[in-house]
Amino acid sequence: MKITYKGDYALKTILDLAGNFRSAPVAINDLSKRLDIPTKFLEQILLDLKRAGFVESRRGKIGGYSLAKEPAKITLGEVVRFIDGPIGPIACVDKQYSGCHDVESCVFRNIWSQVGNSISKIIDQVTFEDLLKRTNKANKTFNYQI
Amino acid sequence: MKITYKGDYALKTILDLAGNFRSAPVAINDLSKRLDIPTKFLEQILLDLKRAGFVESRRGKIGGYSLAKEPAKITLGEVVRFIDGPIGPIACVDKQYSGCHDVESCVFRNIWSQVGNSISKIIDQVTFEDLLKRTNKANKTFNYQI
DNA sequence: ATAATCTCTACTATGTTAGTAGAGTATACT
DNA sequence: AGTATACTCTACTAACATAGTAGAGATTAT
Repeated sequence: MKITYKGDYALKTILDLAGNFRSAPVAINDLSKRLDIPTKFLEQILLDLKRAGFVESRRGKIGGYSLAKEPAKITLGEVVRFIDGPIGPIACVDKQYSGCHDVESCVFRNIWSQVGNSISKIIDQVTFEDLLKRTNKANKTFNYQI
Repeated sequence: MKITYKGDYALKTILDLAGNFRSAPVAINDLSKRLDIPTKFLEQILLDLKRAGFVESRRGKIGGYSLAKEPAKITLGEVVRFIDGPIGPIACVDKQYSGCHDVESCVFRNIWSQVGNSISKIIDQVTFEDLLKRTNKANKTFNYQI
């Protein structure tokens, strides 16, 4: 697993929208400034997230993006997998890998599988509501109260 | 963490050499054929592994490579880190990451840290002797008996 | 109308990966 | 000595992924 900038940006964006759940939609521009993400890049990311059903949008003057589900119903794992692909540390765990003629008997495959499972165990349990709670100490850019 | 082909090849090579520990050195060509790794690529990998002290070499007619330490004294984690770099899923866990102005208070960083630790827990515990044992069922390309 | 905002496709610069190429050096054996 | 065998080292390259940029188009509130 490797978290790319795109993945990192996606997570931060969703967390922000989670904090503004049930409020007015947030404009790309606001998100871009607040989170320090290049606007045009963020546009693309948000479109992807929309197609995946994580967020919804509204066009026009008071348009913007908002979370499509409750923060408690989105896990870190879902988003990471969607943006950055499978969790396993090596392709052979997930799909065909040209370096392995003999995937079945490979001792390493077993290890990478364990690694994948142990990562999943963490990121599939954490929801954006959990993350929101952890952030809500001094930080008050959020409107949404859990 | 992402295991590249280079990393995958390095691990398979070391496992092979572990199976031939305390025997005659193995020629790159033999390793290359046996493990189905491009010869010239393997040359480079072996040089790297040599510089790191995992293997040692002997030139000339009966030359080749052999493991520099006992299989029980080399962990999977050491080799992976050396070839493919740090274990963490995102750069911010290990070093400066331009996407994070505020690394300290980042809720995600904490998660990635957990993920990194849980990966380490697995791969730093497994030695090449362990792997050898798991392979030694029907497979007998190995001379070294544990 | 028009200003603000999302939508969509295409393009590009940079870096990484997975090699290839070729000349050089050491050693065993005859 | 000479030669075959095998490691050593540096440089080059093709393909792909990442992290953006650019610009024209479609909606909506006022």
